Amino acid sequence: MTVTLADVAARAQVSPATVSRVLNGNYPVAATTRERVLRAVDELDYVLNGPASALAAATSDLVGILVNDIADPFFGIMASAIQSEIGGPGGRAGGERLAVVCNTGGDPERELTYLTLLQRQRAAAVVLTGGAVENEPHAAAVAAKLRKLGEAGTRVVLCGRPPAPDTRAIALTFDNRGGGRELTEHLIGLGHRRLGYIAGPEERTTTRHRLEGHRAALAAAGIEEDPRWTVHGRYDRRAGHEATLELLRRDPSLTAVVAANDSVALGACAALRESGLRIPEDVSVAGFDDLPFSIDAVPSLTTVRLPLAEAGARAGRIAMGREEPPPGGIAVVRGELMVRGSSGVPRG
Amino acid sequence: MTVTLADVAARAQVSPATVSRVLNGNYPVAATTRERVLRAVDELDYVLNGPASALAAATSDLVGILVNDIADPFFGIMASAIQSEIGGPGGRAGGERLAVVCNTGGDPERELTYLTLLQRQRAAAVVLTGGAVENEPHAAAVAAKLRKLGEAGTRVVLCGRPPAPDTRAIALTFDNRGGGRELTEHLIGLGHRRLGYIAGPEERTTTRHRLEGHRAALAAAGIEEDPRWTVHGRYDRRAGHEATLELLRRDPSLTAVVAANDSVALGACAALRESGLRIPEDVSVAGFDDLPFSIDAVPSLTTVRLPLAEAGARAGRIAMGREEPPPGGIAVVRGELMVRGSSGVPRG
DNA sequence: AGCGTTACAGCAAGCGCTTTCTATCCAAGA
DNA sequence: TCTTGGATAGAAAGCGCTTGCTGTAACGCT
Repeated sequence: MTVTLADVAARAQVSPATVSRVLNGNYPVAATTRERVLRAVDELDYVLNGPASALAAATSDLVGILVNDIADPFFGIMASAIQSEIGGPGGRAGGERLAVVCNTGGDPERELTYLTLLQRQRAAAVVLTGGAVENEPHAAAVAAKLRKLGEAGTRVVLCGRPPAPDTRAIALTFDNRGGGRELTEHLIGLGHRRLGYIAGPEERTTTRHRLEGHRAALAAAGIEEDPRWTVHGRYDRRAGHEATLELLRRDPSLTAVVAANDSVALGACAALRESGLRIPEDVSVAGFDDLPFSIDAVPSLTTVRLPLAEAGARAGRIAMGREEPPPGGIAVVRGELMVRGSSGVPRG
Repeated sequence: MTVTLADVAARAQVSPATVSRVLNGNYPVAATTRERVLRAVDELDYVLNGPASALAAATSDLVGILVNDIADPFFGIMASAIQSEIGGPGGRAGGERLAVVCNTGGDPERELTYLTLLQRQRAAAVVLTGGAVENEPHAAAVAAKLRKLGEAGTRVVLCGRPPAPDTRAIALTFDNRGGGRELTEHLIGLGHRRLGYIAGPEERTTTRHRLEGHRAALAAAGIEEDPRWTVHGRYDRRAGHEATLELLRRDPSLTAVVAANDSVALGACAALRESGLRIPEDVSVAGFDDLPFSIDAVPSLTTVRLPLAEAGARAGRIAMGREEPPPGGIAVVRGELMVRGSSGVPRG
């Protein structure tokens, strides 16, 4: 039925071992023999049995990429960059590897399950992107899993995620706190004193860090924060829309709205506009990430650019062992403040 | 070193066969025995060896999802929907399956290579999303691959892609032609007579179909198309930006610009605005797909909504054999015209 | 000419699991 | 009481490939 290595060997009049070596190319095989084998492979339309090789060689060419939400360009961009370096087909890396993008949907359970599945497949490497969930038992479970993976020889890289202590995981962390702080400082510098903040889901490192940066800026400027000024929501436009309406209801005198990310900011803009408020004349808006569409917003969005593609590419290279991990296994990737049209001097 | 089935068996004082049966749960095992095995699994922290089971059982639980560009929400949304139905962790489907998202980057080579890789892994199913490349040799190669996959028992589903004749592939095709036509008819109905069209990359079915729909509408209205009115480019905002500038240069009298998709339309809006033109007073703009950000554009984008998530979910269910394929193996998914602020009556 | 080398090619032993077939035990029917 | 059969558990034969080790020519050296 299905063509096996043995069939190819028979056809090429060589031993299965030789066929295997031709296909894997890490053992000297005479040119003429190789040719004969290759011809047989072609004629029989032979395709290697992945599981069988993985089993025999005790290694696989799967690389897992965990993302919170694959429909969100934030992750899409990172995944794309990682994948291009994994050297899947087209990448310059020799061995063809299958990059597996796993969508956790931000659910801790699924994250863990995917990790187990990857472990089961004996993945060559795993890259976890995006913020982690801040929930002690879960964090411990993930750390344990990562440790296991590391011990089993799977390279683990965290991209845009805080370091995981006691694991061999390499971490490329985004400086969310610093970015958040810089952003709010910019707004304060423009004269804003009453700033609403639309945070992401609670229990997320990303959410917390950005918010902490924001608060640090307020504190540094001697602005006392009103608890009504912070609203939590998901990382999408809809949440931004609703949260903004809520913010406006709580305190109509706000002159700026800082959003957890660009999508949220977009929703905020829509809500403000619907409320008859002009941006930035009446209310300034700021986002985070600088996704491609942010520059096309009207007015274009003031935000913090995160080098998603660069970080992803680097994570990918490290995962493939093609780049030295940063000293200490941890590198902080900084964001860059992008001042654009959505932020301005507050009215009156 | 690594814990194997045999280790668990030894610890639970049963045979490996029994452990396997407990883990796969398709054979009667006494409750007490099962419990004992499960405890051993837990104590030893045992994780099944995926490749080994796949080899022994001659099946795998991998499901491949091919996308053109994972950083593009168009694909992200579909992939997300497909994945949720694949029943990866969290899905209600029993067996835990690993959904593999493969990023072809729109490159025919890579598409083929990924298909081979998936074939090599003996994937349980494969879903190909997005338009196909219109290049005879390549199309034939893909069709051959799909046929092979089908014969090997892999379920193949095309989502948002034209049918592949002579294969067992189930196709959920988007009615790009109809949508394109409806969109342009809307514009013509508003009074537009000189419409620029920013098409996607050449040699793509999606590109051609949308363009054909556009032209059909023009023809039906008796409008003779000026060849200068069409420009090709990639499916991103940058291409839209550049193409619009080019269009304006070629014919400043255009009153509408129809874009290949929403991202392109966003770029077009930016270019128009930079050129001092108001939307829709001076020039109307229309997109395609209705991605989430389209409604937040200013003005919000007139576009054709494609039920990406629904189609993806359906494709996923069909791939898992949880839903009957459409009669004839082909279903056409229609888009819905969304008239919004970016289209209006032409000036003068 | 004799012998150590080098360069290939083949043998065969697994890799860790699934599954068919067989053995065993015990309750129930004759 | 003996038989029959249902319910479990085990033995063992692979699944298709990789790889360490073992040949075996052909080559070059002294």
